Amino acid sequence: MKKSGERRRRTAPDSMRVKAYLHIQRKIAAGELPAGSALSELTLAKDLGSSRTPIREAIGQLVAEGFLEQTPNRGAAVVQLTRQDIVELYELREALEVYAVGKAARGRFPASELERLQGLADEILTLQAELENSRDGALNGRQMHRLMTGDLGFHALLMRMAGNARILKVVNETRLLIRIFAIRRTGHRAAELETIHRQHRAILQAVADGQAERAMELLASHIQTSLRERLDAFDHWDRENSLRQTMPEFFDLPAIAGTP
Amino acid sequence: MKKSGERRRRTAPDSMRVKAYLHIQRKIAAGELPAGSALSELTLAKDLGSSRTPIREAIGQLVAEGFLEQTPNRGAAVVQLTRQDIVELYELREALEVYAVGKAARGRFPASELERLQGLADEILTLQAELENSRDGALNGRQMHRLMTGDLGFHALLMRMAGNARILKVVNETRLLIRIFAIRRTGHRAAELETIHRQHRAILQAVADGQAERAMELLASHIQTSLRERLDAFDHWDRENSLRQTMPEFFDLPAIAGTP
DNA sequence: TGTATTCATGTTGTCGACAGATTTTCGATC
DNA sequence: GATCGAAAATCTGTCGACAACATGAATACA
Repeated sequence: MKKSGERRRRTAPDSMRVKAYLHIQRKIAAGELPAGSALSELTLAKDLGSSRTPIREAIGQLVAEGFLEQTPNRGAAVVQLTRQDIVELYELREALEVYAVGKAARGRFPASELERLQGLADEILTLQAELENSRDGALNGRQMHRLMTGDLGFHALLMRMAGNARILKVVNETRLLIRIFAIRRTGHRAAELETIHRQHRAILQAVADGQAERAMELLASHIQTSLRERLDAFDHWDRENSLRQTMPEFFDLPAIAGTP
Repeated sequence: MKKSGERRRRTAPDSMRVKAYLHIQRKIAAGELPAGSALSELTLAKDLGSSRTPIREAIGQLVAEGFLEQTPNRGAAVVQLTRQDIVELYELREALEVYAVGKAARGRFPASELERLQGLADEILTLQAELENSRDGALNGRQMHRLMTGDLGFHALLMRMAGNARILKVVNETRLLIRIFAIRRTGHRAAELETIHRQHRAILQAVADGQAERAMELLASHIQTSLRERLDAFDHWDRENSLRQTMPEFFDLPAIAGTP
């Protein structure tokens, strides 16, 4: 029996390419690489203590998955979603998730699955309670993360119950793109959380009862609600931002009276 | 004014990576690289007169798009779709195309679009007539290609009318995967062509009349029909093939009587 | 002063080379 | 003759290097 390597491949020792992939993805998710910014292969390589080769391969993968855009001879940059992109991503989600929930509702599965769904839905209820009891009306970082996990987990489990790995994969990638790049939703109000929880519970009930049509309608309007909120946030940010670009003096300088 | 390079980038001179990508894709589509076969980076590199680097990048892209599978330290191989894969791919198509045709039917577009749709649908009718007049009941290569183009074009145009580039992209990739890897449908009978044409015409009519619900139902059952045919072909091929694997002497040797 | 040109700098695309892992070959052993 | 094991051959993952290209600075010119 060997001394080292007693455990057989508990963790495959992460090739350099995988490390690079995760490194870049994390930087994007953390906002260190803002949308539209160009990435330098050399910098990333030095950053990770590797050569450019694995960085290039990781970039290639991220391009294929839609996180980066590449122009020949000019390198890769973090994608910047337009309003149209957001609409298209939500439509893609709607088409796939609605189909999947219909299939799930027509299927059979152990009660434990439904209990897990309920647990994920109720996590949001817990957050709502915490939000109402806190002094400032905003979620802190940890709570925000729990919200993401709960919401994403609910939908992901629903997708898994439809038993189609490919649909699951596309939906996951789509949700990830939206989450990372669509304007960061900041102020989640208690009322919004309550709405989310209520909708999740209704969908769950319909699935449990095998009411496929109803589950599909509910999920469709749930997603459309989410799209509307996202677009509102985008429009606010967009209006403010284009103002900032055309007349920055209104923002970075102390207010001055008097314009012709 | 420079002598060379008068025309500004009429054709971007195809980087080595792009050449490699097309090269491999063509080999797969042509059947030179059958499903399950492993590909050698070095061979492909020598084949194209390049180094391994651009080959590797092309392979990475094809893996991301689902044409190849990769195992660490063991290289890439052409994917081999299972029965389950085919079902999942068709479900993905159904979810997206049905959604898209609903959206298209609710939209407005110039009459020219509808005429193009009709042209594509009628191309299949023409093929049916040719098939009925020919002696052997099969389409030749050229006709097969026209069938593919007509069918694929019809669906692609329908998708484009929904105005969602992302859905269009996913559907196209999905259809391509099915077309290349699912068992090659061979004998298209005249009756099948007639069915396809009839279904296409009905869908077209519903879209033209703005009957979204009806268009969605028609397209859904059209796709399900196609799935059933594809699965039948798969099962035939599969049964025969697994027999060939377990007892090859039944196939490659002249028939011999007498088994214990 | 404004515009065109040249040059300096940094980047990408591609190459050949090498170390580690994997598969194959080929004996050696039972 | 079959099985096991070690060496050979092959392949992947990664590296450093270099040319073609692109961008911006410095310079010449009107």
